[in-house]
Amino acid sequence: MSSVNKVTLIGRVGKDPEIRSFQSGGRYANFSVATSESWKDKATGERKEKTEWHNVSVTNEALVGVIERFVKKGSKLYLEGQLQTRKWTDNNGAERYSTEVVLKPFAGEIVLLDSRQDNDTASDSGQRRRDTSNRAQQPSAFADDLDDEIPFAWVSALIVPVSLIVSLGVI
Amino acid sequence: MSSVNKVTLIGRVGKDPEIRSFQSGGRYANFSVATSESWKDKATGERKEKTEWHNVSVTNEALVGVIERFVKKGSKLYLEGQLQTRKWTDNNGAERYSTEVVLKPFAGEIVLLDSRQDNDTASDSGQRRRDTSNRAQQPSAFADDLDDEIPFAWVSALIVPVSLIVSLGVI
Amino acid sequence: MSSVNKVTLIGRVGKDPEIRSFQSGGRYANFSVATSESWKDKATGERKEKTEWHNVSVTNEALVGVIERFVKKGSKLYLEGQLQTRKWTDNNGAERYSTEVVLKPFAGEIVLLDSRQDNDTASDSGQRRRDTSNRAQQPSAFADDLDDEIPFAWVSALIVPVSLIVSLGVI
Amino acid sequence: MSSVNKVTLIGRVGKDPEIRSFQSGGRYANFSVATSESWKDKATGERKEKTEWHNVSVTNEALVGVIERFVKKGSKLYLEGQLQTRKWTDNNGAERYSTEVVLKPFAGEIVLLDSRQDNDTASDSGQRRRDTSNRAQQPSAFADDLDDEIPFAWVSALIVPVSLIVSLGVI
DNA sequence: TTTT
DNA sequence: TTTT
Repeated sequence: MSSVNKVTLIGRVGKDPEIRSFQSGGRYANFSVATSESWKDKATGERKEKTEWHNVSVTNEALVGVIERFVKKGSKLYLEGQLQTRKWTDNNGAERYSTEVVLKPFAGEIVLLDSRQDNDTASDSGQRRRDTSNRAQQPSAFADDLDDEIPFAWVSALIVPVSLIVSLGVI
Repeated sequence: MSSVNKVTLIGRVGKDPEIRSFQSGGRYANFSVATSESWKDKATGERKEKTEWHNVSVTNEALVGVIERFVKKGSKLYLEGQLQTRKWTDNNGAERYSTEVVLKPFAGEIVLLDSRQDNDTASDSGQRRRDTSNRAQQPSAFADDLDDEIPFAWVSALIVPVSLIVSLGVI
Repeated sequence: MSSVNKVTLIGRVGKDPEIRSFQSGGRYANFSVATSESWKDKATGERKEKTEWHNVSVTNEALVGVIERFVKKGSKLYLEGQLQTRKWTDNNGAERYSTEVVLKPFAGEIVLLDSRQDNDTASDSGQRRRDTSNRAQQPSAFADDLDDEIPFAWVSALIVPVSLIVSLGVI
Repeated sequence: MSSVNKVTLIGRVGKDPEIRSFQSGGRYANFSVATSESWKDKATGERKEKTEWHNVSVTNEALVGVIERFVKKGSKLYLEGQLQTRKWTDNNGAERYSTEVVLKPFAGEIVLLDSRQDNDTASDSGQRRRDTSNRAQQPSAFADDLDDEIPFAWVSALIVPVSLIVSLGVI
């Protein structure tokens, strides 16, 4: 079926991402992203705010690498993924559902919205920074590394089937 | 916090929408939308398909009107809403979470993607049509109605219900 | 710079796409897509409509293949691309600018929104169909072909650098 | 026609916005937004960058207010608008086309992505700030003002200016 | 629960 | 130049 399933978020990461490995070898990252809205209560006149937490699951290996190096508690992100609801069974044997925003292999996008100085250990200090200082690599240097890692087959083919999978797979 | 929380779907509606009234007077519509992906299994070579179901909840009154008149089982839609997770307590007193795509008052968008003839009773027949033939009003006529319903305060203030224009104007 | 440049359109194709080859070997497709809005004029009460034409340029080779086979005059599409303004010099030596929606290698998405029967020669006839009957291949069959064409390096790597290019390239 | 025409940008504003009044009374804001991509040249190995400039035109009065107070040269923005190509005649009588991203009344969205301290005169100084210090109001205070300005007819009708909530509520 |  |  020709369909589109897309989630776009801008928000902040609630905790340092958890990065783990599948037994099969690949890695994934899980973290949650907060978005919030505020409005002025008509009755009382006070400003209210409601925060929504989104569970994000990344199996796109390249994006796991980005997350590992640059994303930490408090990071502001733009991300695109897709909605996926997993079914599981709780301890009482009851069926449960959990909805996540997933960034699968060959799909999804992450853009870091923190200013460069936020990512620079030299201009920051404190608990949060100390916990994650090993993640302070410069993104553009990392981008160089990544370009180097693109397999030659890619370069020579100059074709990426991604959008095919995404757009033809759903026809 | 400056954030974005947006879901974009193109898919088909699984059952006729349920439209109900709040005690406070407003109405809401609930329905589910299927999106699917297909791919060719690398090992077996067979084509596989996975369908994802999205629960959609609409409290935007204008869009409830659109849904009431034009959306039925099988309708193909483009919609924009936001992610919202509700917490509730099941019969065993356990906390449960349910994630929905919500189209709140004055937010969200629905575009009908069925061709006109799909909406035209004259060119169709059969069970599905019979069940829902009372929803066969022409969208553009309905758009006229809606424009008429815009409160005068709006008109005089050069204000136009955006989501109406955006979502009905294009029917 | 971390940035996002994205255009999302749903509309109809004005003419059969032009597909040509670069001297360097790759191909590209050009076509235009109409979107329109309608509204009811407050003064006269008459319904008005305005159509916007978007020039689309596709160099994503895989999507050129999709366009070649399935897109023709009148096709309804969902597409994602990016905005790009080209500078050129007219016959009088004056600088001109032309803005296009481009779907570049490794980026962009197209989803066909016409119903299957619209794509099926067996259920259609007439001038339009006759002109383009050579494009009547079934999309899902084509998807099989495409999956076959994915280079093995991809499969074995299970990694797609695309989103990296898109999201890291702009850091 | 059922269509979608949407542009989503994250980028930086090139110059202080120009805000002017229509003879009819409304105001509009014009500014340009830069997005850029970088990539590593395959042949030379050097990192390259290309910047794309987007002309943005805002006639959504609420968003003009946001722009007036918070957007200046260098501001980082998320924005949603639609593509519009205007036809005009140059001095030689030749037809010209200019494509803009427009945020029309009751449509479009702007989210400010600069960190609060960037917007806070107390924590900043220097030329840029001095030039625009009259724009240093706190966004959340402004949101309060805006809520106050909502006409009563709106409030009584349970109507809320969506784009305000969406784009200001989240500041 | 949709559709192809 | 599409479509309704």
